[in-house]
Amino acid sequence: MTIYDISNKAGVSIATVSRVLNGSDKVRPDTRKRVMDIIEKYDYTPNVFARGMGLRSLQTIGILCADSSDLFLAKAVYYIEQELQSNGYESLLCCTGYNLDIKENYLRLIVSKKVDAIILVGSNFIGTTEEENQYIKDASAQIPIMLLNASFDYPNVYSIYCDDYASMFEAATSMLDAGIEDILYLYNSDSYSGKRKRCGFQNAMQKRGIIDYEKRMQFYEGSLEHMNEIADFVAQIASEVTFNGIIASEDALAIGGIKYAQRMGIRIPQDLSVIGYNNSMLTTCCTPELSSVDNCLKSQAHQLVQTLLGVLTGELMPAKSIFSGKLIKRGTTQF
Amino acid sequence: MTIYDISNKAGVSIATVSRVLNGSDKVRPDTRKRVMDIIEKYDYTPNVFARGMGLRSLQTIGILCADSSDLFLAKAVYYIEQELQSNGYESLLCCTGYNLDIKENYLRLIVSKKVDAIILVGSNFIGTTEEENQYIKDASAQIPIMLLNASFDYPNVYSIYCDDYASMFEAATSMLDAGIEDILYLYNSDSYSGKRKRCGFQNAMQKRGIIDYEKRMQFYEGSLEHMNEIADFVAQIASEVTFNGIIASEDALAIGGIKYAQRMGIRIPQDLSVIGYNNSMLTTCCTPELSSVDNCLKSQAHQLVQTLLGVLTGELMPAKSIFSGKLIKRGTTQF
DNA sequence: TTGTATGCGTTATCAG
DNA sequence: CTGATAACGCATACAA
Repeated sequence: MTIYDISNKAGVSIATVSRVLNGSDKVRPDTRKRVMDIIEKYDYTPNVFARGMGLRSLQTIGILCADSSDLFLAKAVYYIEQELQSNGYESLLCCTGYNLDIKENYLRLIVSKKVDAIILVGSNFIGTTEEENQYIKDASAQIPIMLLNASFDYPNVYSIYCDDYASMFEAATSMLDAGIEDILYLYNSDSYSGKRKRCGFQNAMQKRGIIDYEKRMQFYEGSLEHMNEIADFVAQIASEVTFNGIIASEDALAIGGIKYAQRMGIRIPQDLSVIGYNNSMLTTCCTPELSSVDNCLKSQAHQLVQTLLGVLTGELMPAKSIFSGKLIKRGTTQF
Repeated sequence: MTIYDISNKAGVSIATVSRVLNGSDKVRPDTRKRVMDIIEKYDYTPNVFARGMGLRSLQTIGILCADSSDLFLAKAVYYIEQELQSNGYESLLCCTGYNLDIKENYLRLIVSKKVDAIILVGSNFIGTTEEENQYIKDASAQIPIMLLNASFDYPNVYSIYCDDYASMFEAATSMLDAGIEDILYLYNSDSYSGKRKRCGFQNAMQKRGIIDYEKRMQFYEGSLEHMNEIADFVAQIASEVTFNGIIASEDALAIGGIKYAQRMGIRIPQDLSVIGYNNSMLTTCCTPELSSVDNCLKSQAHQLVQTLLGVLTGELMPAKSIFSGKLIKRGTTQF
């Protein structure tokens, strides 16, 4: 079934069928109906490739994400996908893993697929050196690049993110205000976002005049799937430094801290306060429930897609959209 | 940059460039090199649409999944995506939600995108009536349909799943063997997979001569994101029936049970045994850790893609691949 | 081994 | 409002 078949059966030219297909208003209503009837009768759908050749677009957005099974990223992909769908776009998803070379390859690959734009989900796509980010610059010469939860200044690159610095600063400050000063900071990423969080924590400590906080900043490099292993990690730290508060860059790390406390019979929140990050489903998974920073992922996804739609229709859109995170207080804190 | 530009610069015809591009062996080595050099110099990539018109394939697989932020589905999508990537295929992902009409529309849509095959992730795509499954039959007339964690008998439909019936039967039986007979069965889905699990539980109870188990089978219809609400639900049940064991069709439901017990000061596993399902990251999230049925998702994904590759190359492949689940024993059980 | 010519199914630009 | 017809970029059967 091609557009020719339809045009024959309807007794019109292919041009008219094409107009009907694309909702042109320059078609007489009865002609339109006649064509539509044939189209529906034969359940005809235009060939995507041929259409792509004409339009040089398939209403498809490429989504790159390091690991779609990561709680945070999966949620982000989900929200984005939903927003795109409801705006008539489809998504081509690639899970790249965390290796830079592989990420570069995928980006190139997906650009060659003639997607209308590319969304990089998560801050791990942004490196620290010019060199590392060259691949993004290259791609942005072809099509718009959207960043979720990351920031990068460059033409045709749009950043949507949560101010992780401020959120973490606020979280740390509120803990300090409650008189808890020996805070263990757990993190597992040196991505853009990871650095910002850490910086927020450090500045909060410095501002309070605390100087020995560095020894309580610990990097965890294992998987976030097995929280017992995280608990082991925290237990080991506890044998070297003391702390009466934990702030983590990921909820899973905070859960590991809670598990450690439970093993040792340490009372939460009386003897140990804990704050996580992302406000994920893990927060309600433990007892007491985890206080956590909500980085309003859903709003970010919405804003991202709105910005993208604007960019694609040629509007002038903000290069950066910054949201404020918010500490959601639950049972692991008493302030 | 088109194939014409390359052919000009290389001083050959487009046919030769095309042959080089597609790895034909009927090209003289020096000609090939000359063309390749030009291609690389200008970083030329063939237009996917034009290529698709000729080849009627884009080496792309459509993946449909109800909700990519669901722990189980996200993991499944991730594994599948990885397997496909490493075999040179790309994935077009659609999150459909759980509404039947919408799922039908997406399936039709993605078929029209000329993907090489479609993977339906999760058992919620299979309904109970002929009517409900008609859309799958229709699609299978066009391209192969792969089912992950579901089963459907029809030509050109391939099912890969875990024997949930047997797994649940085993889980229930091992709890019964430990003398725990008042078992609360929590479930949240009536999908194919959900029914099979329930059936396994019921048969285990019947085989043991227990007759009043129906009143302890409870359907939870809320979100699995908020485990405190699940705990509320369990608390309400507890006010009506007694139980000293919980078996859940999802880890999250089991976690809700654990949370309920912790609120009430009920000891786990001494006074209450708990078994979850999926062996997800949630199992290590609580204290004690959750015993759970592992349905070997990774192996399923691998087998699915292998089967698919076979189908696409015209090999005769098994219509069903059935894995056996396995109870992973952790702290919430003492048998 | 290489080149020519045609088809693929649309969209879009012109005339009418 | 409608209809020819020219792109669009590539693959391939057929010729050379």
